[in-house]
Amino acid sequence: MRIEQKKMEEKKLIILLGPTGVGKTELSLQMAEELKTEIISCDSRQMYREMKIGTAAPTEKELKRVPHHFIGHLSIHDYYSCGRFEIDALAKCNELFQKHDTVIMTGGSMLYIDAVCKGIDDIPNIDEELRQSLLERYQNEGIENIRQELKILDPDYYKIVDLQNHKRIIHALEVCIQSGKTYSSFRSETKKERPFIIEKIGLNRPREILYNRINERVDIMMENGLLEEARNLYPFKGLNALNTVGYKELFNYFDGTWTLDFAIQMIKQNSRRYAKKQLTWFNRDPEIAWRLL
RNA sequence: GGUGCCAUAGCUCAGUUGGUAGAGCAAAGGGCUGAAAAUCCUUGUGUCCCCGGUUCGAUUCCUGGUGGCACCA
Repeated sequence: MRIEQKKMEEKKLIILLGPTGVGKTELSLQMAEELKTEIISCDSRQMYREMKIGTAAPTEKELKRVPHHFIGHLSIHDYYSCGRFEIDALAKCNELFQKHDTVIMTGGSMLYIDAVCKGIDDIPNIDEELRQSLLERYQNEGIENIRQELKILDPDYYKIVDLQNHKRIIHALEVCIQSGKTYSSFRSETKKERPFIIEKIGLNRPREILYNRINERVDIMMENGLLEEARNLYPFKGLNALNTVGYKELFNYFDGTWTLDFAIQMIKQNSRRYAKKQLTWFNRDPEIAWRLL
């Protein structure tokens, strides 16, 4: 017995978003079970299979309740980006809409969510050596040096870029150098249309309760073996994937620069700051329907 | 019990030769289109412990409390 399938333009992607620790995972599971559908994760760190505990990735048990996508599908050694995610996530939506009228996406990676909803400009992938050499120039010669080069190569972007933010400057420079065109020329800043309905639900809690949940969750992660997980990843601490709250602090403990107690305290603090930063980003988005838990 | 020292922002403290105050951290707020759990920017927070006294004026000096710390018993 088959229910009549809706047309693509009537299909719906429900996006459950919100700050870290607010309770997205549990609610997404409940909704997916109710709607008999699947979950697309939109979490830039839960994608790495080596980082399960520290990213509060869904557990084996939870993964059995509902099929998930983009959980642990990468290794920390893989290159990935929000541009790739736009492509991968849209392809996955397309695939899932063949079977389901509604699909749930959940996660807190702001830029990744926007990439799926609005699209992101097509910017060339950067050669690792080029990126590295620019980073070294910044470290050896200072920010003013790379600023001046950007002023020459892309004066339009120079006018609007945050001149204190070396990552922005380096990224623009590497695009200019690699492509031979200005970085500005890649920035269309037009919103792409999607062939399905998008409904964003923002989850939030009173600040104090949210922060308590975050603090408690860090203690639970430690009980669940975060220290051991981080220790195994310590040899790879230079990888971008490991520049992540919960790991970078413990690496300081392994280095001997921080005590374990202090590192745990800092994991809590940085998680709280991350939650606040997420809220700053989401608060700008008028499409979000907020739901206070 | 005695003696000494201390009490100022959420915390650690600085300071005011008497004219109601400022650092660091915490915190709050804001940016941010391929490294985004990254990276960047901004901003304060006050019965200066309490009751009196001296003074035009006390957070500052003085008496007495209260609390903390140290030493002596």
